[in-house]
Amino acid sequence: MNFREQRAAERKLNIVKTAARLFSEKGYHDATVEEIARELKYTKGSIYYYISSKQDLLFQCHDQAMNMLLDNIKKIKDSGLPPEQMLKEIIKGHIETLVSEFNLITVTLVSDYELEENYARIIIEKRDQYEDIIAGIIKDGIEKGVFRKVPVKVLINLIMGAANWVGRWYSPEGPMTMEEIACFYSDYLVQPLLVKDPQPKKKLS
Amino acid sequence: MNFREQRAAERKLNIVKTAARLFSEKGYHDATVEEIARELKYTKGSIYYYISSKQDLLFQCHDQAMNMLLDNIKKIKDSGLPPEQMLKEIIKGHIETLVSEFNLITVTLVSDYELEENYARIIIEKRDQYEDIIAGIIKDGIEKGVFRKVPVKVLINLIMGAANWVGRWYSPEGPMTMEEIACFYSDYLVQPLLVKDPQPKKKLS
DNA sequence: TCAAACTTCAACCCATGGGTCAAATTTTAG
DNA sequence: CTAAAATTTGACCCATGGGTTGAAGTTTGA
Repeated sequence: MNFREQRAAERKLNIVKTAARLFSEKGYHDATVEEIARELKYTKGSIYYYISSKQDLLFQCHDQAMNMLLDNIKKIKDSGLPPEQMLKEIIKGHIETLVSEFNLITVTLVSDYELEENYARIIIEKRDQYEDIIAGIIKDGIEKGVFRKVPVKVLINLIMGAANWVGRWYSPEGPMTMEEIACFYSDYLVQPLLVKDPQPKKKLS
Repeated sequence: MNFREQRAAERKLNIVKTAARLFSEKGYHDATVEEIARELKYTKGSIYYYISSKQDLLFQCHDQAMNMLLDNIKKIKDSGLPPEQMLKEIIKGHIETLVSEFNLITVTLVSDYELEENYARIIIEKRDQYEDIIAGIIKDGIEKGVFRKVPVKVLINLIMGAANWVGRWYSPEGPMTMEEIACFYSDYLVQPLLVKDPQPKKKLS
């Protein structure tokens, strides 16, 4: 990638960032391309030099958001922690990413169904990948006897729902810090999964 | 209300129902008034004889949805059940209403921020009323010593997030029935609130 | 220095869709 | 039966906003 291409890529990144903010503030439809351009001191015409369509911008938001979440979860997956710690870290990380990348992730939650078929397929695949990793960890915990038996998919939906919702109400002015919230959530949501009386490790006969 | 007014009201109800379906399927923006009319064998022009604007339709959806949820929760509040049972019933009722009135409630979740200020105020007030009732029950449980001490508002958000999210993935074709899901959710979400070793009721001295 | 490549711009195009309205049609009540 | 009220219609209006384009301005590298 030469100098010019790099600069163009940088500018596109910037455009996506601004788009994310406006999409998350007003929704995909109510944020206009002209507005996004205006914020960056561009005109609508020149912004199309960097992007191919408004949908493209929306897709970039979704894609970046998913990539961040995936980066985070893969690190945890490879951490070697015990399952219950892993699951807690995932929930914490999810919420912390959600808050620190608020605009980006809010877009994905609020303008979910606005993504056109072709783009959506790519994102859904990444989301499935994310959820599969969680499923693997929970199943592992069940096999190891630290988690009780549960309907894994449903539980993942329960956890994801609770965590994603944070984006709807969180405010930095609230009485709890983001870390406190993330800890409360991860404790609260993992606790009922634990086997109360941890099975003594299977001994022979 | 005379005969004609009654019929007009009935028709409006019908229009709202159809609007809810289309709003929940395609989102507020992508469902057009013309489409809503067409579904009901009206023309766009004549539908405006019954409604004042598209926003009005969206508001009716929100309002009906909230009224159903409020009806449900008020019954539970007055049931005289112990707090942990009440909370479980609320979660179950919330999810069951969500599913049985899928379109109506999905609209409120997916086209939340589309409601204009004036309309939104009314809905937010009802939502606050709903959450206040839950807060009351949780606080009551804490006082009675059956619930541990928790940040009440945050917990309500956690629970509502999990429950509302059901609307994003539930399908009647799934492997669990709606009742099973509702029970799993209510057990899972209330359990970590319970004081493990229930305090023996305070005795004198 | 200068031509080629890159970037910006403003005017324009046009499909979409919410909302209006006057006239036509249907219903109702006396 | 008839006039007034209620209902329906479809043509129309028009603001909005995504996207295009060709020309003008700017940067780059030889």
